[in-house]
Amino acid sequence: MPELSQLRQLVAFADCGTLSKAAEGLLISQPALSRAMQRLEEELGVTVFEHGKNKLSLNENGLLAVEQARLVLAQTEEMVSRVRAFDRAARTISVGSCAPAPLWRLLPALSDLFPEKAVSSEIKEEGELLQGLRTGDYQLIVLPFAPEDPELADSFYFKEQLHLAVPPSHPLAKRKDGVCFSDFDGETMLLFSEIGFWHKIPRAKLPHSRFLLQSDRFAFDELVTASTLPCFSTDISRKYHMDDDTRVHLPILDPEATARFHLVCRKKDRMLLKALLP
Amino acid sequence: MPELSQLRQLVAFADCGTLSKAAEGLLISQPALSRAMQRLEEELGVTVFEHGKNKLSLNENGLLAVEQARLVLAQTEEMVSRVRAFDRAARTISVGSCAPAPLWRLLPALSDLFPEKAVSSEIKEEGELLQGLRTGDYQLIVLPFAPEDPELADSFYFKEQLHLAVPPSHPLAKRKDGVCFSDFDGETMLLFSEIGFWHKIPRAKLPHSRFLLQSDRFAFDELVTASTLPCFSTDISRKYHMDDDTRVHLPILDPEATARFHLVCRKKDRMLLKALLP
DNA sequence: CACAATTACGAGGGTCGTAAAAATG
DNA sequence: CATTTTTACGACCCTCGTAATTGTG
Repeated sequence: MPELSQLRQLVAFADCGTLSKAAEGLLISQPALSRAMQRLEEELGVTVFEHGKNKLSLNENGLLAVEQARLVLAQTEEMVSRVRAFDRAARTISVGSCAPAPLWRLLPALSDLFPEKAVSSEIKEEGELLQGLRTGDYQLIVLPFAPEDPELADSFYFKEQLHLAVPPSHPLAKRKDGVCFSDFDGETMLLFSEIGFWHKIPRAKLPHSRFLLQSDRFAFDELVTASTLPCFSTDISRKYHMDDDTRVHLPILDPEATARFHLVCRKKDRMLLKALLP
Repeated sequence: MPELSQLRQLVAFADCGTLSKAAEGLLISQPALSRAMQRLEEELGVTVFEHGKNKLSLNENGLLAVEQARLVLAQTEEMVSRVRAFDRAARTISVGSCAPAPLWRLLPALSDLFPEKAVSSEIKEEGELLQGLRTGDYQLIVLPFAPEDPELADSFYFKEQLHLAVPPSHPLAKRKDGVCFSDFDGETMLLFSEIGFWHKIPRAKLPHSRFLLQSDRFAFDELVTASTLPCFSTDISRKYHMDDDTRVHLPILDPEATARFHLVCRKKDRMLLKALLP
């Protein structure tokens, strides 16, 4: 019975056209490959090669054999991938979130609860999160609302309040009790890009503003301290990031500026929620 | 990368439940199998076994791996089968016939024309023959009629005339110019079973007769000489078999008693017909 | 003459089997 | 105490690489 190494060699020969080239690619000597192919032919019990005087080629059987060998090899690769993926999935817990803030609290909590497991997280759109939860790509997701699906369990996690951060010199800086989007629509702002679902706010509520996008957290912080342009912050971000006291942080009063995050998982995993709630 | 031998061993272990039993079935020593499985686990990069103190078993990864390995092994077997079948098909010419008589002339002719090829033949129903010709199971078939299909080429081969063979003492023995089915419907007859499409005749034309079936040619010939029961013969069968002169052979006059055999092949093989015609 | 394939031959490595150990019911 | 798994160890087989041969374009 042929071995996979022989099938790989056969395919390599088919791809290279010559034993020498194939042997080179396979990191074995060319006589070794020559003999391996002779053994393969013998084990198949069928002539696979056309022995030209100075040229080895595949006959019709050989062409079929190569085609079939490719299938076998592909399936073998897939087997290995599947097993490895299955193993990885068993020892990692995958989280998806609509925004970064929940992860700041969630990831440490999960690592605490499951010290033997790895935690992987992504930030995605709500639709993709629900999709991924159903297909098993995620064990846990964070949404800005409670889903209706009876297959899913959810519980309220915490809320996050969007603030406007301006230098003390800014005209709005004295509005301690809060501002509305309409108060600063039209201003040019600094905007960090990795903010998940919050990215909907500027387009929807500040149609007249322009935004300087920055995806690198360090660079963004530099820009904030170096410039006087207004930017966003939240109550949560100021707990988990350095609280830059060079700026005044004004709560935004519109309802869209408050996010209520929900932890969501499949019903069968609902004990997860209990373990995570404070 | 795992080798097929390792996958076979893994599956054997899964089937046997213990290394010892599996090793016995695989005709290798049990330590050898133990180490082979350790290597497999290492190559997969994933734990596959549960190491009990005195008991080795598969974990969840292992169960998946076994399942996948079975697929790979099955596909490999299929690959080998396919290649071998392809090779055999390339060096044999398969003939299907509706009756034995055409094969008596056809098979020697084919062996003559293609000395390097093996000839395999079957007797089947007309429908199966046409089906097999289309699917490539046959290169050539013999039908008792000319098919309509424009994809097929055909030519008339020869005709065969059914006779009634009776002892000289039989009442019909003097009817030298022939008999009809109706003349002997109701008589008990000897009947050889391997006669292809001729088997339709008795049911259709001799509904009141009873038949003693015999599938062994030698035994049938013995019965014919030993008994006085009427039986069938044909002009062709008497050329290719011993012509038993203890009986009188009366041509049967009904149109159904004459078969006109046609050689049929796919259009692309039509030179076959030319080569075969006398 | 460079290049390709096959054969010859000696060396090395990997796998095997035997034997021993450890552990269990 | 039989059974099972694992480790140790020495031997052998198998495959490999080098080198030589043959044959081409």
